[in-house]
Amino acid sequence: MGAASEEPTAVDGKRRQRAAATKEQLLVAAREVFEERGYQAATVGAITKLANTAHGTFYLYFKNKEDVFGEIITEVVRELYERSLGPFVSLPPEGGVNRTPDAIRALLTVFAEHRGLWRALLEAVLQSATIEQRWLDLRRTFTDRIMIRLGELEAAGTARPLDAEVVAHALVAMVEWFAFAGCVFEEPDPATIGIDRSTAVLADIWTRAISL
Amino acid sequence: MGAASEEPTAVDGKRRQRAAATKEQLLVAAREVFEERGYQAATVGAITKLANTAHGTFYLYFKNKEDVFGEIITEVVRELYERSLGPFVSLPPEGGVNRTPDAIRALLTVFAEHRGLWRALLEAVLQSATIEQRWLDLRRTFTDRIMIRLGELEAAGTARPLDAEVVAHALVAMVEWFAFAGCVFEEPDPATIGIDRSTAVLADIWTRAISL
Amino acid sequence: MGAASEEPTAVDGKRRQRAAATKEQLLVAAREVFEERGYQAATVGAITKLANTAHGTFYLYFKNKEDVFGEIITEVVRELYERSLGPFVSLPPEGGVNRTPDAIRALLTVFAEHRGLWRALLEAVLQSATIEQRWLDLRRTFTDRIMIRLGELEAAGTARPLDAEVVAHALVAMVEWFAFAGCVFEEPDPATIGIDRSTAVLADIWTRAISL
Amino acid sequence: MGAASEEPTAVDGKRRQRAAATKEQLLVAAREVFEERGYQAATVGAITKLANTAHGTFYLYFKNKEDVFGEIITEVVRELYERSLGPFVSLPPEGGVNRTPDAIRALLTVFAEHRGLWRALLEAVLQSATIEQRWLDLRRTFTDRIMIRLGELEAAGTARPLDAEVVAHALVAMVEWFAFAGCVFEEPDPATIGIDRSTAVLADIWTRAISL
DNA sequence: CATGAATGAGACTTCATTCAT
DNA sequence: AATGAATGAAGTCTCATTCAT
Repeated sequence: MGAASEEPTAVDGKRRQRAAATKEQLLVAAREVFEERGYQAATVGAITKLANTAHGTFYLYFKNKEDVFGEIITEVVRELYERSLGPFVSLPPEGGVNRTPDAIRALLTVFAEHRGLWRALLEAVLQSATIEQRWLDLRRTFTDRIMIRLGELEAAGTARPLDAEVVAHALVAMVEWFAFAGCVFEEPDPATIGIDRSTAVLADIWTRAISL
Repeated sequence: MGAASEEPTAVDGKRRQRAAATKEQLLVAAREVFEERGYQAATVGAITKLANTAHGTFYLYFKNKEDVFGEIITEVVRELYERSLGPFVSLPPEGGVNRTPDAIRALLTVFAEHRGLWRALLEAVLQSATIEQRWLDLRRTFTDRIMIRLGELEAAGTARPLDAEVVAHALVAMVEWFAFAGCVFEEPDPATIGIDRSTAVLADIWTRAISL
Repeated sequence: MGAASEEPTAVDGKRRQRAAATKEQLLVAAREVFEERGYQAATVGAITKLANTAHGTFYLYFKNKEDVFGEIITEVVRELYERSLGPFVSLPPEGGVNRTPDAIRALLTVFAEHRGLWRALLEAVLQSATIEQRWLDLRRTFTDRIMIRLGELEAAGTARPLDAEVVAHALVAMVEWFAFAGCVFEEPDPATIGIDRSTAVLADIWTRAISL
Repeated sequence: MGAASEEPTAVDGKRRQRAAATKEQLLVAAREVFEERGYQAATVGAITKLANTAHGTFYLYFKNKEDVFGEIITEVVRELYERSLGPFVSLPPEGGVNRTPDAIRALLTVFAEHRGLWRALLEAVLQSATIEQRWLDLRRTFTDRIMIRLGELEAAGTARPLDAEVVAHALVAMVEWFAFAGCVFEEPDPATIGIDRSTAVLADIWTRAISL
């Protein structure tokens, strides 16, 4: 109506910043709440309280609990990918050195760094179809990439002929669930086993599974 | 001691039967409800409704939702054990034939027969400390037994020297999560893959993991 | 119909005995439960359990919780009357010795012997109109008798002219609530005060209240 | 620290007012419900219905039934203290005029003004340990103050040597229970007796109990 | 007489979500 | 952009009482 709406720059910039900051606060708080309480026990109230925000503010930035969790988990899985599988698959298949242990160690490390969050993830996946879908999509990044890799290795003569799809799923299942079980159920207790033994065994099985 | 002890037979027997029948109805209904809705979405109301019972009757036989679920899951895990691992570990370690595929196929079969229930189990384990404990105890039956088996095989010279504890957990993780993922997330879709390929791959990896 | 119903003696006698025994068991059990849990928290289930009786049996002898409690309380109040006020009022008013301390000590003693029950009584009176009525009727026995006594004393010239009705209620209120407060709230703590000091003070106030 | 701290005045004031008004509504409604139904029969549902509030709103302001009741009762007991004992004990002990009758009349008046509430209080005290504690604490204000007073009077030579602790409790018991019995059980019926006779008798006994 | 399985009403409490300011 | 008061649905569990054997 007035001239106000025509010059958005100055004020708008500040607003946008403030908004981003608020969202960030909420995100950080949410992460902490999910880590501590898990998915289903986490409440919007707890998040806004920790974020020093009004309850209603939450709904300015997220549709609901599902929604925040989706953002958080996307972020974490991205980290997981970038630190474990990513570096691994970017190498040429013929590489003389076996990088599997590195990838597995990295994965176990990332899991260990966010214990509570993985439990929450498991819960959330089972509680919300939306999150389940999102997670399965992210997860497929891993299995698909590994499937491709297995094909490459096979073609390069480094691996024996395999039922790539099933093998990929089986190996991912092994590593993933071993990691989950460790940080969610402490079974086997990671503190007792130590990352070295775990890495060694998992990488060994992995390698034997595909090698000639 | 009371006046009751005189004619316990006739009436008492009938009563006991009726009571057992009611409990069975509730158990069956509960199982169905858990299969359809999962753990957390299942309500006592839904169970009693399906069982054609008054709401209060439920509490005559179970302390709460946790409690029924505990009974159901114990039963299912027992079945799982008896049909898959049980027959396997009762054979002598030197047996010329590899029984691993049989055990794995049996396990995948039992999982497939109770799809919804496994999802509920996963949920319940994450939601209730009591059930988590119960499940971990039951699960330990498997890992422990396999650990022992690995020792036997090693001693018999059929397997190479292994970090039995970690290997057992890794292999169990692989098979278990492969099975879970199949029936909970249809990832990979069991219908597409087929039990034969799954069995073949899992048994193969398992065997290679331990053989000389 | 047959001849059976015509000779009720032998069998009937046994039945009656057994019935009486059962009722007694329930009564004893009820008393214990009320003492331990109070009125409202006491359940028929707890009573029958303690009485080693079927749940339904309770309803053969009592209409409901109110009903048993009525019987119990009548009994206790009778005891209270017989041991405290009764002996007191049966003496001639001119009696040279002041019997008030004896009556009060007796009353405090009876209260102390049934602690839990008095709390239950208070609860019950507030919870059930029937019991309230019953209790008020029993209680009136006390106040009425004292009112009469005050009249006698006045006539005998032992007491000054008094508003007998109100004085009786005031004195009863004092002793009664002092006793209740002691065993229900431990305020003042009977163990600390001791029955002698309590008796002395109450009897003293009582005596001064009516003496010339 | 959040973004909230900029314009706290205008909107905030209105909101606070509205909130206070809602709480007040609930408090008033609760009081009415407790007066009519007593403590245990009162339900949160009845309170919110009378307050024209959603059920959940109640829990925005009170933790539960116990909690509201605590607030109400604190308020009423404060009133009781300020109108009866307070003015009384603030006078110098030597005061030529006996103020006991005024204090007692005031107390009986306050009791009469909140009949239902006192019944509820009695119930609540017996039903909830928290309220019992709260009430005993408030009540101790009375007995302690009177104990001190008795000491002062004794020192001033206005009262005879006494077992102050027990006497205080006995006199408080008398007045308190007389008042309770009147408004809870109508025994004796206050309408019949009238406040003047009650006051006269209670004050008379009180005075005689302590005077030389 | 005694039994004990079955009933079902009812109160409590939590929280995601909305919306007026 | 932020606030925070208000909403109301939903599920849990207990127990007095009945009634068919």
